[in-house]
Amino acid sequence: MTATSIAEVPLTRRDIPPMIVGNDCGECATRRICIWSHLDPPNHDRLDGLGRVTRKVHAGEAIFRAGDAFRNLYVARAGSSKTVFMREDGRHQITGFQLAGEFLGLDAIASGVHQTDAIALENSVVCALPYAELERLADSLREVRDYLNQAMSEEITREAGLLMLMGNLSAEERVAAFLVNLSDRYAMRGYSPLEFNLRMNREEIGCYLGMKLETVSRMLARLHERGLIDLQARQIRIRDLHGLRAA
Amino acid sequence: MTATSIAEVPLTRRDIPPMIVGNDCGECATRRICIWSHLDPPNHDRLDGLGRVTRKVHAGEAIFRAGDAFRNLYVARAGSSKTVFMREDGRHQITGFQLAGEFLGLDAIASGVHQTDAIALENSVVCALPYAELERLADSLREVRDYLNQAMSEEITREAGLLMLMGNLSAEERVAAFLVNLSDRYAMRGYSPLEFNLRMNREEIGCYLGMKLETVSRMLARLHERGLIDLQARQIRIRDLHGLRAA
DNA sequence: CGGTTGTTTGAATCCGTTCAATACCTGTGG
DNA sequence: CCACAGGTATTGAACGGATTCAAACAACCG
Repeated sequence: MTATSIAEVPLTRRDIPPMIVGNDCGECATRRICIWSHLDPPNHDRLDGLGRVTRKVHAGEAIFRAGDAFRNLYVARAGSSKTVFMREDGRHQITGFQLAGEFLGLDAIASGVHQTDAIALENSVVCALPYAELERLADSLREVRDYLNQAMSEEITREAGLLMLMGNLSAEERVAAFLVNLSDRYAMRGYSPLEFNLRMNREEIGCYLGMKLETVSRMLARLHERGLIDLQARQIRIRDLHGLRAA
Repeated sequence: MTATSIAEVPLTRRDIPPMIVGNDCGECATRRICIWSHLDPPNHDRLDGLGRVTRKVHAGEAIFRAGDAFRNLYVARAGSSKTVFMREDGRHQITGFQLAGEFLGLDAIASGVHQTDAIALENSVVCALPYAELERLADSLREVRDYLNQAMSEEITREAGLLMLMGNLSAEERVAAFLVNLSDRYAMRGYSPLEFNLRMNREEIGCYLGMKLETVSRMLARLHERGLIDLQARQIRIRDLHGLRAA
């Protein structure tokens, strides 16, 4: 079977059945990258036993909103989402895009209140892990503790990298770095690192990278002129990953 | 006694005695904001019992460097430091300035290797907490777990705020936000929120805020012209904190 | 289809950078 | 105590990269 992938075949509205298939982690498509795989098999049921709920979210819908009480950590199961940080004056910043297996809501642990909106970019499925119960599980399972600590620490490093990008790179370099990052993450999930569909529009990319949508468009065009990528609309084909990495 | 403060009176080389006074947390100037205060008194000795080491660092010296094996989490005790994220090509980004009571090195937990350089801005004292032992303490003390989780989660939110700033605010707004942030943090430590010394030079501020040192200088001048601040060199006096907050 | 949303491209403008010159502190030694 | 040196800060003028405004075009959905 060819790599028909979640990345390439977006869920459409009718693809999400009313009853989510397999609430069992052993059957989840993300099990290889999810916390599940970091537990010894004997402990797998304990995660399943958690009051875990699978939720489907349609494109544009919120998984949670800034100001919501923090009850669950979420793990993306299928689809993708964005995390948006808001200001009273309406200006906003996308702080990340999440793919399958990645956490949502880690920033809410400190205050007990979500600091960001998490919005599905396409029809998606998320796994809601009740934090109170997860903590109780962490009390007795060091692996769970370690996994959570790692996830948070990684998030800190990820954002530091983004700051670097915002503070130092030109618009063209940022867009290149963005594509390389997506490529790496798709590769890690077994999808093609050279050909994929962007799940977000130009404005969202711009909001993430700190530039205007027109600039994103121009920089993509420039990368194309330089022979590094092909693109039509949201379909990206990387012609020279090495060159793209080099900025 | 007037508020003679660490913030206002920088340590000079000879102010740091060869033997650090009071390795005991109960006497540390930062105990009100340090992890120490989050433990029940009966557990205070357990933190003291940790193989904790106090280290003095002179201005410009590194507390740790990117690439160093991660052994300790550090808490600033006196003085201040910067955290620098490097690229192979030499470009670098300051991701944060740390004041007394704040953690250093949280980003290293995930990989076991420090991702940043931490450099003292002035002669400083840090508390090195061996992470392995801290984890063991966390195994048995939920408060320690919670405190660490909180610290990491806060760091994630802090960086998200910085991303917001970099992606959306003008140079003038960023400098204003920077001053307000320092003001708030000094206030939290019992120092004057309206008058303080910058511990970093213009270039470091610029590196942190994603702009050039000349721009920092110009924006400070502009804030002065607008009657929001007075400044001579690194001495800042906030004339209108409200106005400054409004951008 | 038609309407809506998203994308590309162009020209003028603006903010921040760059380059360069001057002024300023701080500590050191005469 | 003053003068001097080195790093640090300010200020100006020219430049350039990204934004803004505007218009045309493409893709998508019901």
